Amino acid sequence: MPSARKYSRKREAIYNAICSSHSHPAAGTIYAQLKPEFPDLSLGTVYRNLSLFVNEGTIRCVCVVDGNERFDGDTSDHPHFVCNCCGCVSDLADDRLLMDTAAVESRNGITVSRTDLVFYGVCADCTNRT
Amino acid sequence: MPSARKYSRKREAIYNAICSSHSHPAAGTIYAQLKPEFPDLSLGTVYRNLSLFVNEGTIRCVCVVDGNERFDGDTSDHPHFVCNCCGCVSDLADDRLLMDTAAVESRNGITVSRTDLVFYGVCADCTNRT
DNA sequence: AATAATAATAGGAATTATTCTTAAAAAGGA
DNA sequence: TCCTTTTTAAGAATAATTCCTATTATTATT
Repeated sequence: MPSARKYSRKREAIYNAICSSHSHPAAGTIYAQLKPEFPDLSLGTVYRNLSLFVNEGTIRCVCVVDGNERFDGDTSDHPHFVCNCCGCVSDLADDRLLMDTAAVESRNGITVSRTDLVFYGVCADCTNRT
Repeated sequence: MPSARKYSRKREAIYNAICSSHSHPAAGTIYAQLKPEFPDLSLGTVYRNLSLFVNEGTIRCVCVVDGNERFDGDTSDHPHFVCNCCGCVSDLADDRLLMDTAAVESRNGITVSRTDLVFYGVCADCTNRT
């Protein structure tokens, strides 16, 4: 936790859960994961801390079409892939997909604070499994 | 309506509402827009027809972070821009942002059926208004 | 035009994700 | 330890969306 606040163990656990995961968990998933260790954890606390982290820029959120927000401890600009088959959300380590944001801004007369590139399709595992 | 079904006037109106709009309306927006003309229109009907169109590939949906799905009558692969200030969702006509999907597939061992590129920031209007 | 079969609809209940409120508990500092 | 501030649980409230069922509209068939 790189922030000025050090505070509660629950907040720390929520942060660690996101950063140690590569599955881009949703709020409910994090809640379910931490509940055994913190039986009095509430879903509200998870949501509150997640939006706190997002506002700080400590984590980022990824919007995928299945209707809920996913969270990512890797705040660098990188594309995501969503498998329509198993529903997994994964990072795409493909440098050729990184945008020249400054050029986009000047070409389109906008200011860009964030880029979301998401591919939908079928992942390698699901393709092989068929 | 390019589909095999021709059916109801409501369905047609929903389709036209999306295609004649450039604002990427949400389901509720379409409902509010058509309600005066069809006083007995129900929100369920709007949702049902929208997902029907999306499944057919007649329209597409765009996922933006304010928590609801937006719809777009332009099914071509093109990026979107969301203004954090006024909340508008607009198309970016910027050819240099189109992906070579086939290359992404082969480099990453995936099958891609759809690409979503969304920029978040401040639009030209909001920048000037300040 | 009448009829039958199919598809679409309204209305509302149910679900799911998320936010908000409030009083109580925990954290850190003096 | 005591005080102030922050965090929390619990659950109510909201919002977006889906699901269910009986009714109605549409098309195909006569």
